[in-house]
Amino acid sequence: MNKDQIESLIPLLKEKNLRVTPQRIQILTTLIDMNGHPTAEDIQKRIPIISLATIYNNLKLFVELGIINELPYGNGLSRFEFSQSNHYHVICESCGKIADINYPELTEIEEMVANLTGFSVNNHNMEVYGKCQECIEKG
Amino acid sequence: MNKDQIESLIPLLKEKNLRVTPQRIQILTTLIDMNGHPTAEDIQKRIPIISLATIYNNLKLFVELGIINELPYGNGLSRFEFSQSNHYHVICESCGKIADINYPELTEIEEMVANLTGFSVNNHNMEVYGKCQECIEKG
DNA sequence: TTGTGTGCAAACCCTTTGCATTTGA
DNA sequence: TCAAATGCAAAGGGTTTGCACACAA
Repeated sequence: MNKDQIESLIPLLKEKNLRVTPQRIQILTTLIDMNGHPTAEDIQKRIPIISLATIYNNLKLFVELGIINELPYGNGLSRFEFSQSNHYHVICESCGKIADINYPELTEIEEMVANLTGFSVNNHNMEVYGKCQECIEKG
Repeated sequence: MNKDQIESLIPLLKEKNLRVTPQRIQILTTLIDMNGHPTAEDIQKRIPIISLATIYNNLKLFVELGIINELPYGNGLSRFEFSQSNHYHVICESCGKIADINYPELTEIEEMVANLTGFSVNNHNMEVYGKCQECIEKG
């Protein structure tokens, strides 16, 4: 996801009678700039002019629109990332940092689970837990 | 995990100078009776004589002791299960219910991630998301 | 013009904590 | 006996909401 692609999201908003406000553009731009998995607070530190409430409201909106994903792992606060082709996550148990893993997608498990449990299956995630290099060095 | 096995946990508590209180026994027994992935509130509904604070404090203690696992998925409230051999979870996006999946463990991913990211890896989880049969029927 | 979005402060909800009282060993 | 556990009520911390005002279309 790069800055030019924000423009491709604008029609999506207009389609649903949602307004293209400076705040929405800045939140999306900041998400791109941070290039990772920031929390709502991380985002607000970059754009303190925008209220936390507006950041939360819009992150929630973008999740509903499918533009971004919410990652609820780690000590009760969510992190956000742009929706993208499937990938998994490594999570640092020490600082909560998340990194992406490129790993062939395990598609077969979804069908198996549907057959086995009677759930209608939509998707799946995998998280690997450990300690990141920075935290290892800090002890 | 069955009721007899609670007795095997008692030495573990005594070893650490922790007391075997009626509350602790009841919380563990209730976890067994519920045979699933209850929330702290679910447990308290079964044993309302015990305060929520005590339930939370002890669940936290049992997690630290490695007796149970905390599952932080789903709308900001944790569910708990006895620690057991590796398995994955299916989660209902509608009601939050969790069920177990028996699936061969994906051990090779841990080493791959360690090599690729420099994390020291401890373990991994997988969750499959969908809608449970009950919620499908409810529409 | 007008109804959606923003931002403040307050409310919410799950979880943790301080502290007086109870209790296991 | 006495340190550890309980339970109440209050505090915490992330997130959501009510409402008056601002502003995109």
